[in-house]
Amino acid sequence: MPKKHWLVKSEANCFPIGALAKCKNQTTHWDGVRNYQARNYMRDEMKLGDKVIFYHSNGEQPCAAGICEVVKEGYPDFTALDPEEMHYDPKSKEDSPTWIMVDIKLVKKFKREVTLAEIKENGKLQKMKLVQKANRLSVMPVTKEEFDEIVRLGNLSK
DNA sequence: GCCAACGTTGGC
DNA sequence: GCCAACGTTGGC
Repeated sequence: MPKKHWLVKSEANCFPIGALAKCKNQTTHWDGVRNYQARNYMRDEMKLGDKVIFYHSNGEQPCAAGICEVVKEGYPDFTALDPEEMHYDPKSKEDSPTWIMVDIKLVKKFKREVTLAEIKENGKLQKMKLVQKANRLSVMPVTKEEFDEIVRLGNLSK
């Protein structure tokens, strides 16, 4: 089974890549996804060792910020079960959880951020869901070619 | 802060 | 099952 490649979004002012870097083992559970399509990707397709682009949305500068790796495959998102949690979902039940998350570990922060503008200008990256209009998916697949191209841009010197 | 696009909800 | 209303996302 060849490895797949992904892009996950995090709000820059909520959980930037620097916050992940400070987590224990630089690993976190990717909770709070409340979109079925994104859920399905995490539940069915994200596998151990898959590489993930960490993308900052909603910030001053939307950009790809680094690379992560899946270190735990889909399991119930417990934050959906806890009424104290912001992402509590009363429809999700303990014995049949609606929402699923994975754990990701930081692999590498890019030397430089790869901005959305830069991605839009890059001929190799035009087919990414990210640059298609009004894409709101917070977890999406990317091709190996797209992944490699973003990594290449991210590792250029400033 | 604005607004377009999209997903979800709920009345019928 | 349709569809209007509403809430959310996310770029600008």
